[in-house]
Amino acid sequence: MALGKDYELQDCPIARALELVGERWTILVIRDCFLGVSRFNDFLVHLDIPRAVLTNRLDRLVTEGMLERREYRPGRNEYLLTDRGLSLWPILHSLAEWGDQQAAPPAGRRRLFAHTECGSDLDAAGACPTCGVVPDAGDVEIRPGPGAELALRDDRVTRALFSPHRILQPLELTTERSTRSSGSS
Amino acid sequence: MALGKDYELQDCPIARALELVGERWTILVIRDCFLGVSRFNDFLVHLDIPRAVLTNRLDRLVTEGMLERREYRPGRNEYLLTDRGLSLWPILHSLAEWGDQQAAPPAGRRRLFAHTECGSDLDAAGACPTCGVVPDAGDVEIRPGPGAELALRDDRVTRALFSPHRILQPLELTTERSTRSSGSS
DNA sequence: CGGGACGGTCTGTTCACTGAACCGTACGCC
DNA sequence: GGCGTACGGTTCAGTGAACAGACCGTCCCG
Repeated sequence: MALGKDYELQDCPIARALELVGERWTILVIRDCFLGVSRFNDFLVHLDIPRAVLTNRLDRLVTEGMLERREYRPGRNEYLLTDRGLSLWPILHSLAEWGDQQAAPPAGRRRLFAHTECGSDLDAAGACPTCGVVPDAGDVEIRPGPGAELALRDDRVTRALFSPHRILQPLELTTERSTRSSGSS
Repeated sequence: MALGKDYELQDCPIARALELVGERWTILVIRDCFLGVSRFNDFLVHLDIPRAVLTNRLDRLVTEGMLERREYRPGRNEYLLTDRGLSLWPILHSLAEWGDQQAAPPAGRRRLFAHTECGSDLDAAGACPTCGVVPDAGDVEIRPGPGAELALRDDRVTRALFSPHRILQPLELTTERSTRSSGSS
């Protein structure tokens, strides 16, 4: 549906995958989920995505079983990756790897991924060079890379994402919100 | 451009990758290239893609350096993967792997991939279980899988793709064209 | 020289994305 | 309890891309 009737006729696992995650914005929403974004407004701020499209993508991801919608407070939902959503990690990883390989930012990567248990940076294959295993997404930590200072965005979600934290760990933005009183218009 | 202005602001390798290959149809065009499709009309028949869109995607892939346009006869172009295009293989593989894992056709896979040198079927990681290596795309062979008979499509390109051949090897459709005289409207 | 395949371009219609306004609920504060 | 604001959506007009199908020039084949 999302990608037009033709995809349904492409009897191919790639086409089936694209049916589910090939729509515009979908992959970036999932990427944000892995980074720890979970609330409607945080996606909105971080992605600059039209509200209607975000609503649509979140709904679809929930019905497809990639995300779970959870009311953490009456009327306020958060969206968390399910096991099915987590299984998308290799796809995101291969995309990220290719993107870096083909068009790495001049100042170096803005985010690095490290194995939580031992602290080593992951290699290109997503494996931990020290432990020799490919850690689960839950055991991966995000850290600012050499290019972090040159980040293009400066919203509160982006800032929060640059402080070291585990993948999948919902961002704690409340602390920052209280310190915000100083600056900003 | 292709995916909207916002992607440019997503300082992330995934967004950069999607800028180049995230547009609708693009991945499927590249998939067909890997399978051996190389001519305008063959893409058209196999993908059921609007002509204008195909023209657009091929042009874009050529200018991005993923494909090389070669005139194999005056006025007739063929499109071949460049090294840069070949480097997309891990992305396609992760997509295919996920698609099969999540929604495998009931009768089994329609296409299998085997290592040309030893003949073994590749495992989920794309590695050859016999040789213990991950073969280059050029050393991978396509064969019909158990679900091949239930293929949804029945154009001449689809049929050609089900006869064993190497990946990247341009399809030889001329032979079939001569045998076609029997059936079809 | 005529017919068909091929590789495109052009055109009108439909559909999805976009941006902005609007709305109801829940909390924080007094 | 009343008021303001943040949040999470929905609604709606405007725009651009995708779609289906007609059209067109070139080359090959008989």
